[in-house]
Amino acid sequence: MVIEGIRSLLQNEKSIEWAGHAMTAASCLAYLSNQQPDIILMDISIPDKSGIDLCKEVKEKYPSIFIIGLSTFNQQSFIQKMMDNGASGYVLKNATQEELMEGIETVMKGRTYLSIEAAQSLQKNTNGETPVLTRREKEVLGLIAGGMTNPEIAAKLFISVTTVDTHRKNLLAKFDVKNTALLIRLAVGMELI
Amino acid sequence: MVIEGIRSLLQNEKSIEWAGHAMTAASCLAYLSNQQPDIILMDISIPDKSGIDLCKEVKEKYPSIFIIGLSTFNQQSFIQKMMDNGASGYVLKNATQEELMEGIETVMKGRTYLSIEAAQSLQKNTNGETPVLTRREKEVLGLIAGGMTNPEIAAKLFISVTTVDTHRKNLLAKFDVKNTALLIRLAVGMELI
DNA sequence: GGAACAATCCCGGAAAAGCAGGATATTGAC
DNA sequence: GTCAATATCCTGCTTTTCCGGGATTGTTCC
Repeated sequence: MVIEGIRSLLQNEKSIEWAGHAMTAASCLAYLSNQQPDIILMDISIPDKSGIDLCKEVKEKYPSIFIIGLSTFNQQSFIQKMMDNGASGYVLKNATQEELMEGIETVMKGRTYLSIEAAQSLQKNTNGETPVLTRREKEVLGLIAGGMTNPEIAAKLFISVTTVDTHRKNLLAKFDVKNTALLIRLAVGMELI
Repeated sequence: MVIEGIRSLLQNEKSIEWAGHAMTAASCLAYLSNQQPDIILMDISIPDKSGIDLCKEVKEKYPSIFIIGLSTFNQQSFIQKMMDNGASGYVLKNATQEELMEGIETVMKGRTYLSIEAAQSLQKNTNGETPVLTRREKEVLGLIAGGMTNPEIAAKLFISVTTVDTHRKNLLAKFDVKNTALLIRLAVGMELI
């Protein structure tokens, strides 16, 4: 479905020739051993291996192929890893035709392209440095993420509910967020959980 | 402290010889250049690099060393990544002596060991089929993840606070969780956000 | 025409989280 | 020995979330 979506987006573009598609890393590599396209749009979540690894492998074997990462999610670590492994750009799956084309054109010129949202995410997470948490704070954070309430955490750690509340306040302050939902989302994003 | 805890757990076991410990990735690698133990118990959070990366590096240089991941938190992505990078097992820090020994013995036989909770977590996230959400529910979920409260969401979507509350209740029910923290964690895990 | 679902709305109450502003002991670094 | 950081505890208050019931309007599918 996603493949068809992209295909239909690109069908209107005369400058684009659709070389083919692969559903697995293995079939992708098999395809590449016969012919090499200019650009690969590569999903991060592939059945048989991570897109991040496949990206690296393809780049090692065929350095001239440009790779653009594709993902639904706007997550810094993935973007960063794809780029580290040789990707030339990153486009979110909800990108418009214009964005996708802009990405392809930019990358073909040898420059890197990050779709707006992805770039923002990268920016936010680079600026927004990972807060330094104490042992206890990490512990409490983990338990919050596990769905425990303050009274439950207090019971588990043999401390007072008010202490848990204090740790929680400090966590919110350190992450500069105002409720649990954002706290958990950021913490997961920063891979602290 | 954690190191001492493990050490004391293993001191009773005559079949175990404690080779040493390292506090940083660098000192670990330095140690390994002199002598190689059979098994490394490796924490995920190390000061100078992620345990996941260190795991990979050690496995590349010394494929015969078995690595067991150690972590306080019970999260699928870490477990998966450690295993992807060559770990033979995964034990939580709150494991009992029996679990730890079982893990070491299993791994020494060349098989993989996941501590009960870790295995459950992995299981849950594989089995735990992604709930089917309606348009509106996805929208509300996204806004919750953005840190908005019910009144704020209501204002943004031009609906009543009670309606937002209903959607929220349905989200909790569909994900089978009891609070926002777990909701967000699962939703991020299932890559719905 | 029903059945099933989605989306909207309501009440009332209990529990939890969040906010502001404290305080005290311990510990490790300088 | 002092200082900063950490971890612990507290009060009082407001807001939000969570829970248990509802109900009404559409739409869509058979």
